[in-house]
Amino acid sequence: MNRAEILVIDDEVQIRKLLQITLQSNDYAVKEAATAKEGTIMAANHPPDLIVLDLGLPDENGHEVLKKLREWYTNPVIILSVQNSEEDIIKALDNGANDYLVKPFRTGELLARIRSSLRSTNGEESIPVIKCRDLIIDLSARTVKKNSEFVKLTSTEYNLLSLLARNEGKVLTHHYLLREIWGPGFINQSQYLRVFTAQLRKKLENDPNRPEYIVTEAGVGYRFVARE
Amino acid sequence: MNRAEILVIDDEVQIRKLLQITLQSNDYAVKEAATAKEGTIMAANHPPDLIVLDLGLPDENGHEVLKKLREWYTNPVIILSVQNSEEDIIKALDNGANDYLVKPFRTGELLARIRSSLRSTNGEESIPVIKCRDLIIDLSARTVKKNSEFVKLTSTEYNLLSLLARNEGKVLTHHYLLREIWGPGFINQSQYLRVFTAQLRKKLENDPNRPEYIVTEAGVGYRFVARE
DNA sequence: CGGCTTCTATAAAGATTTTATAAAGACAGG
DNA sequence: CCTGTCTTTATAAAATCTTTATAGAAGCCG
Repeated sequence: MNRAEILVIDDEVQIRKLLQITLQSNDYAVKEAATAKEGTIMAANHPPDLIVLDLGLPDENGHEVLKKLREWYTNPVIILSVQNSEEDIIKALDNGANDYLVKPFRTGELLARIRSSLRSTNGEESIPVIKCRDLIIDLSARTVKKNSEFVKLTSTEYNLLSLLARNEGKVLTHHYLLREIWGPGFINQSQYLRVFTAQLRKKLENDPNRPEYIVTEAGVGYRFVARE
Repeated sequence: MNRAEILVIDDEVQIRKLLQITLQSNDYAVKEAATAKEGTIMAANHPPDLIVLDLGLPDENGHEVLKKLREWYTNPVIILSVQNSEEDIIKALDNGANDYLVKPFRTGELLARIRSSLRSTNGEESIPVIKCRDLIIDLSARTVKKNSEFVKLTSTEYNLLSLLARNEGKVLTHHYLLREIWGPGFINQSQYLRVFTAQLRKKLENDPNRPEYIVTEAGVGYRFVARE
């Protein structure tokens, strides 16, 4: 089951409609933007798992948009463009694009390239299931079990837990957590983190007053601990 | 700084020569194989950082070769093929290829796609860990172990230790330490340093009265010592 | 040597910042 | 118009940092 979120930034309404239908029927959650400005704002407000970016946007140069995105956005970006010149392709790829498709494109190929790109970022972990003591986090199914019972988590709670668990042992700073989950415009909202970690601890920890999984690193951030 | 190793598996000698020259002049180490069999053996004997694989090999179906490679090989694979059919492209990408180029290809584009593919795996290169005697400082996880046990440090304590350890052997002046950790307005607060080094010694040194790690350089500053 | 000064180590009290948590308000989707 | 979720506010508790106090060590000089 996918449910990966894809942001399509393209000014042609036909393309957006086509992608909307194609992607949705392949079980992706789709968001759309018609301009560079709108797209970057949407990406910043809620970072998607992948961005499909048209280079020929009306309000800004596509290469510049890509560069600005790449200053903080780490997930895959696939470029769509009518430009078939080698120069454009190289420029885009070197600016951080993961792939480049020339319009008109074949939807099946685009889907395959999306799968490939998503695979490479998900693949890093290579552990689709994280187990530790009485917790089981299934990253592919997006489910969490405690003592063999499913725990109901909201989307944001799960995102936070998953990010922490995938970086087990590492301290993740407030700054980093906020940027990854809420987007770069939220890096000062440390209170969000406190609220959601408290929520997670209430659901996951044996004694929420003395947390064992999600450890506070005062003044810095939080850390997920798997071992005893 | 490149020196990434690339294995080219292609039966056409002209392509191999072209790639050999192109890749080598871009500072990659190149190995060649003319058949599927030869290629898989070479990859197994010494896994390269990236594989360029021709789908049209004489001795075995390219898709099968890719599938078998992917059972164990996790680095990027870029497909070269004369086949431009959507079916082939989708099949290859879903079998684990990271990219697919149709022959004849543009060498500049291939190079850019190689860079893009390598970029995504290189993500975490250097793992900065400082080890000395019974101390382990993990700079990426922001954790400190003494005798394999985690030591709980406050944010400022860690910052000070990390700064000293990263400059192992050098004397860091009061002035410098204060400016780096507290900021330029604190360069006269030498007392801060005394308080925090005392704190660190209490937590890290075997005998805090005769410190071995954090050595005082009277009138000047402090020095971190790793050796016996 | 002994008095003086400067620098250092350490504990502990006080001040400040950071965190945990509940709960109320806002908002979107069905 | 509910319902579940996210955002915001308020406040107590905990952790950390800053400041003060005191004592020891080291160097200098008559």
